Amino acid sequence: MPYVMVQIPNSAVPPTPPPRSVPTSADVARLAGVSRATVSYVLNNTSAVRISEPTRRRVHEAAKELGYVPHAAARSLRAGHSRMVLMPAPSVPIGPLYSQFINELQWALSRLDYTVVQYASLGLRGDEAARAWAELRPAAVLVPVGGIGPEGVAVLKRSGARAVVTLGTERIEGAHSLLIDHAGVGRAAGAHLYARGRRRIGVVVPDEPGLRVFSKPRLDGVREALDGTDASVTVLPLAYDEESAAGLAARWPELGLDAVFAFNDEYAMLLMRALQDAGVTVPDDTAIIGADDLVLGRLLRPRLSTVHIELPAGRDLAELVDRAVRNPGAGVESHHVHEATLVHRDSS
Amino acid sequence: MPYVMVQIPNSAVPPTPPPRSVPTSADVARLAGVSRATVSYVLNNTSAVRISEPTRRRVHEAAKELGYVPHAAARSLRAGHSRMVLMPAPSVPIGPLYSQFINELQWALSRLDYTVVQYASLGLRGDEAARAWAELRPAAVLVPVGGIGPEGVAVLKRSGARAVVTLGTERIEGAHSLLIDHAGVGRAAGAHLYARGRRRIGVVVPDEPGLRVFSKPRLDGVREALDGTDASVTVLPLAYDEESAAGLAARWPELGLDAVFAFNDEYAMLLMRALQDAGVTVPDDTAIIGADDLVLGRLLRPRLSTVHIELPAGRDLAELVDRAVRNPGAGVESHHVHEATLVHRDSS
DNA sequence: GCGTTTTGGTAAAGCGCTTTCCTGAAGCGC
DNA sequence: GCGCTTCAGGAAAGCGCTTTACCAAAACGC
Repeated sequence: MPYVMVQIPNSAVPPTPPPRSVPTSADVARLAGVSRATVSYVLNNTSAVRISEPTRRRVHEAAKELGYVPHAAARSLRAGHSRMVLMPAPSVPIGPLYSQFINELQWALSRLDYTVVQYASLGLRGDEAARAWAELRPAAVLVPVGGIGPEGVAVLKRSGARAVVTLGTERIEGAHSLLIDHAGVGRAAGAHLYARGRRRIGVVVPDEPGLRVFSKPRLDGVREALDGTDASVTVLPLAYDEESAAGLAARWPELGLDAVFAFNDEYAMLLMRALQDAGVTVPDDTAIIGADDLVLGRLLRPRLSTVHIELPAGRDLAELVDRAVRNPGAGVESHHVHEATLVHRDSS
Repeated sequence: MPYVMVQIPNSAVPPTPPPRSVPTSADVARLAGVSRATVSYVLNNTSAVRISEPTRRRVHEAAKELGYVPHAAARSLRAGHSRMVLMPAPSVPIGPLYSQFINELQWALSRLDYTVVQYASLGLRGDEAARAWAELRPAAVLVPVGGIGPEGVAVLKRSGARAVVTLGTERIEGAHSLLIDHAGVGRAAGAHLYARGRRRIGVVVPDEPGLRVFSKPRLDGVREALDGTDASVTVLPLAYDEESAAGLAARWPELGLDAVFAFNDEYAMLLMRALQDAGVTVPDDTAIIGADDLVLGRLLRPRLSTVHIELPAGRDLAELVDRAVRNPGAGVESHHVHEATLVHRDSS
């Protein structure tokens, strides 16, 4: 670890700040000269009970003076439920599109008074991960694609989760599902390339195993679109680095492809550069199309054709979660995100 | 929200799966015919107490049959502390470099048996955010740059956090700090451009307020590097979209700059494209340098010069956290990440 | 046979909080 | 002055778990 360590001398920072223990509501009650019940009423301003103004003030002052902070675990233990929405964090960075979606969602959920917590359980398999999440007794769990199966959903439900929502390509038994049509992305790309007269079509598939949940359905979509036509599909595994791209570009003549769908715009950029460096002209020799409609696609020359994906608005998903939490008895909902739209620019 | 809703008929999925309540350790005890204490001993395999093999088996079987999942809140309430490390999630996506760092760190911490939780408290100011975090009673809090001040640290400590670690540009009183030398990034860039004979130097500063914590010190670093020389520094605010970049490029002649440091590689790419489209040649008319050393910089033509930043290894930081949690009385440590290194390519 | 250890458990307290049920005092109509 | 209601707040239970303190039976030394 390339850092310089600086140990602050103990004289500067007292090594043991007076180890007074964490103040509890009982401490606040004592200082304010009231009961713990009153403290709870005041700090939560419970409407069912009336507390006089002077008492309220005394409680607030005492709480501030002690620096009182309620204990979330104790509270939700007592309450029997939490307002926590758990989001298993994806182990692979999925890109700006997804990050922004997550952010918007978090905002919307916090408006509805939920606490959104991201919790990665790296390396746990199947319902082991679900069990780990269940220990936190979340009100709802929002699982990105591929993170859970029907048994996992059952584990969560049994441990009190009022809603499990999956974002992915397939419906999971027992969970609300938001179906993102990744196959549609591939279909749009495949159909477009075919319509442009291309017949020998390559599909770049990232080596990154964490991305397979996206790349597989996108590839399948291309196959679907070209099924029954005279076009061929060639799978092209690719790591996200220059060497790998250069290697692929070197093999290009023997592959004999006239078009390629590159999984997303970043891989498209990587491949396009390698092809251009190898003397392949885009789009004349080979057409290229990406996906996700990132800013960088418009910065390339030729401008990159891409498939634009409309993710659901965070607010709508937040409302779905809220609805499901309020009424867990109702049937499971399943929503299809509308199909991808093609953005034709200059690379295809 | 552009989706098609599909309500699964209630006959397919039973609307109310037998609303048996969440099984507790008491249920497991009852089924196994032992006491709750024994259940706890067995499931935690406490070494201090010996339980016979047949009893162990009965407990495990009962737990499995009931689908028992322990209740983390109850556990940590009783224990008086948690193994939770809280990481306030940045509200702005910070890019692949940082994501990867986070991931590595999470992995390393989970190896040490900590539960890493990311918790965004959007829109809370100053120690309000710290108070919200404190409610979760984490063992440690890992705050990215700018997210906390000394009062916030005090709140967390008072509520039982055994360690607060900040990742940022400045030391925060009472917290362990990992000092990332963003000013050094600016210094490296500024010094490089100066050494290349450039004198009228622009610095792109993202409009995004969430990025200010990075952009400000990087800008200051450039100023430092050029202080006392005959070079000038011009601040160039820029939003991350094409129009904004085109607008800036249009004003280029009147700005009269011969070099620009573009905050990071993505902004550099955006600006370089706009300049080239406006007829400015790189690096002859204007040199460009980015930062973060992303893959895309090598894909541009000319290849993008950049500043490479070595983030600390997740494992080392995890060990720092662990050390701090084990021994909270010890003095506060402060580490400097080694200075940034310049990667000279073709754009400068 | 008697005292002592060891083995394999159990009973119960208590972590910090909310909420249900009470109660004492004051106010009110007559 | 008497019964009633309202007001302001208290006592205590209990959420699910771990751990301390304790205990009965078996094994053992002599």
